[in-house]
Amino acid sequence: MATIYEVSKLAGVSLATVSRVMNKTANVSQKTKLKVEKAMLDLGYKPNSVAISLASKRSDCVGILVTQLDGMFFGSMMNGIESELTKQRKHLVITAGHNVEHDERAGIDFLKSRNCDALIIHAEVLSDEYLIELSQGDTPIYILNRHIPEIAERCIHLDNQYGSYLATKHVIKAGHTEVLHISGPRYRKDAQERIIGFKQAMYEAGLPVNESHIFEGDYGHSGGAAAIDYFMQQRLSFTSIVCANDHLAVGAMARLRDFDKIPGEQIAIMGFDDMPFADCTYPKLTTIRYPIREMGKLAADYVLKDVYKVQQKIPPSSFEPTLVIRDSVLNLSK
Amino acid sequence: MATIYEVSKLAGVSLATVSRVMNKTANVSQKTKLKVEKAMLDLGYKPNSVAISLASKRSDCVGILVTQLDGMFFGSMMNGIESELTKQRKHLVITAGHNVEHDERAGIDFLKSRNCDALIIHAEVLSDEYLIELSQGDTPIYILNRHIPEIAERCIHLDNQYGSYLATKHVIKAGHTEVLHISGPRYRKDAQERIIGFKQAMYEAGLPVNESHIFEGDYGHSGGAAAIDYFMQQRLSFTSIVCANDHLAVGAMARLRDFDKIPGEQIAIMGFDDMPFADCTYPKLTTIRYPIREMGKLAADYVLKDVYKVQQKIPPSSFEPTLVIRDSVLNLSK
DNA sequence: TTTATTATTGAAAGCGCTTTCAAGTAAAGG
DNA sequence: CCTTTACTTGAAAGCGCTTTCAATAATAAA
Repeated sequence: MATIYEVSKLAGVSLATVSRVMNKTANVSQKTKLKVEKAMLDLGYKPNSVAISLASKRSDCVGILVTQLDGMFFGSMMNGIESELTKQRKHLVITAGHNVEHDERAGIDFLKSRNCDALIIHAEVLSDEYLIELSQGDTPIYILNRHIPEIAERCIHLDNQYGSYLATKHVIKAGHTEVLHISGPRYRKDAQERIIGFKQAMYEAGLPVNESHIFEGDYGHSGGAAAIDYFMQQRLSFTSIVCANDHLAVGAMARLRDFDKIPGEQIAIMGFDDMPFADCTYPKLTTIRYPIREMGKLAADYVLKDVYKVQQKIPPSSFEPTLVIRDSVLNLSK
Repeated sequence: MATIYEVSKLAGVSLATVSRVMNKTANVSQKTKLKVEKAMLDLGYKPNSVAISLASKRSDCVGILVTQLDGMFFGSMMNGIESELTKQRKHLVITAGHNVEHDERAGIDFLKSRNCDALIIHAEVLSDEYLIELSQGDTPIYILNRHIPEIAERCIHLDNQYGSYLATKHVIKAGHTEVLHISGPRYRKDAQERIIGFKQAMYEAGLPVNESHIFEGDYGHSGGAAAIDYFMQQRLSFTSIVCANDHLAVGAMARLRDFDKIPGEQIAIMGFDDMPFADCTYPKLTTIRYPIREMGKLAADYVLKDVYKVQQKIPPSSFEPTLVIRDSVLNLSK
């Protein structure tokens, strides 16, 4: 790999000059500029971004911490971030936290040690305190899907509790009184919030909530299936299930059929997130739209504006969960 | 951020010694080792991996090029890679190629310029020639989901054509004679191969293949829906559809119902990939298992073994597409 | 005790680039 | 034609770490 040194030699100019034409950071005469550009071309020169990063203390990279690399939710989120950053030739380096404190910490340390210019963080288990402290460091951070009052201006989130409340209310309005909940892992904040929203709507309607009517799933298909197994084994009587995400809903619907219960007809199913597949299920999933892709985009826009000083027209976006009515919640009264 | 220099000062030793205790690269007396470790702790020292990378010419990072960051396929792939690399404290930096030559090239350039120790590449549009040349550079590359004879030892792939052949054959065996195909974007190699496999099985069974019986989709749900719209508009008579991936299949199934055609009963649907949701659809999707996660893992294992010299027990893995029979392809003869 | 080994250290030269700082040049003003 | 001002350049000092190389200290062998 050719270095800037060889370029400068071939072009007959100093390192500094080569650097200048690369970065357009100062005036260079047309003549020398052409010489340098020719030399770069002849050598097939590609700047070494590690060296750039070390010398300049920026990396044109923003670090992303997600829980895992697969799954629709994180896929959409990463996609949203990437789509914005790429436009401005910024890159992302991604680490996974796996719901494990050590990994989340290590991930952040790694990203910082790679000189990331900013961090976009989806942390599950890191404490508020840690994140608050982190926000005071010299790497700007933006937090997705979580609300920390002390650093609210760095948080892009959505009211999970209200979303879940909306979801549950919709089911109740449709005439259901025996409604169960499949939650996400309880150590996750969003899962907790969604449980609260569920309970809130139930209480408000004067409906009983028994802890055994809430099953703790894993936010995956298998969690939905496991929930149904559990509910059936408990011989619970129910006509509807509010699920904490669409994956759970899909898993539950499939398992329900194994018990000859037809989702959408005998059992109402409510999802959450409105993942891309939600309108392709059968029955089509009634759910709560969680615009995670847009939220990712917004985070990226903030970075672009705050860190890279790229003029961004940031829409006055406040994210609200909204109900998306499809076919999986039948109206009992009809 | 504390630097190694401050550590050395506080500990009263030289830079070299600090470096030695960090890397265990040479003997250091117990006494000085403790001094250094204490100094590091006191300062909250975190090594700067950019500097390490520049000085040592390795980064403990492997670069990944995928088409996009969302979608189950790439999610599974990245997850497979990550799960292996993380075990050995190696990191990944991911770029997206977006099916665009420029982006794929730029992605690879970026990864190389970041001193990635190896590259795992899922390239759509880059030419074989380019990849062959790339493989001769000093960054080892591994290629996923593609077979290039000249550098076969670097390719981890699976016989798409045979998979599609299997799929189509299964449908035919079930008694279907009017079978359509929804393909992926034709510029994609895997889509082409799957088309060929489809035709091969059809010819072999003496069944006619009309080009208008093949719809070029986008590998997404919407492609499946668009295909159905097209087929219906063409007033084609058909009892089965072989889809080039599961997303297309799901999209097609949903759209089919809009036309009051029941997938799995009136119309047989065959998927491809066996994505995690395939057993949660209704009807459950009969498909071809494409073990992309395992293939990602294998690529990571190769990197670990070849580049990082970590003893890996690499299973004698040859990846074969296999038929997964579920409920979406009814047997006409019964 | 002396010499031969071996284990511990530090000095210093990079890695490939950025970025002052100052010097050299050309253009402009009087 | 001589200053003054504005451009263009190059030299050199880092950025934070690794890695030779040589020197010193500790230990073993003779």
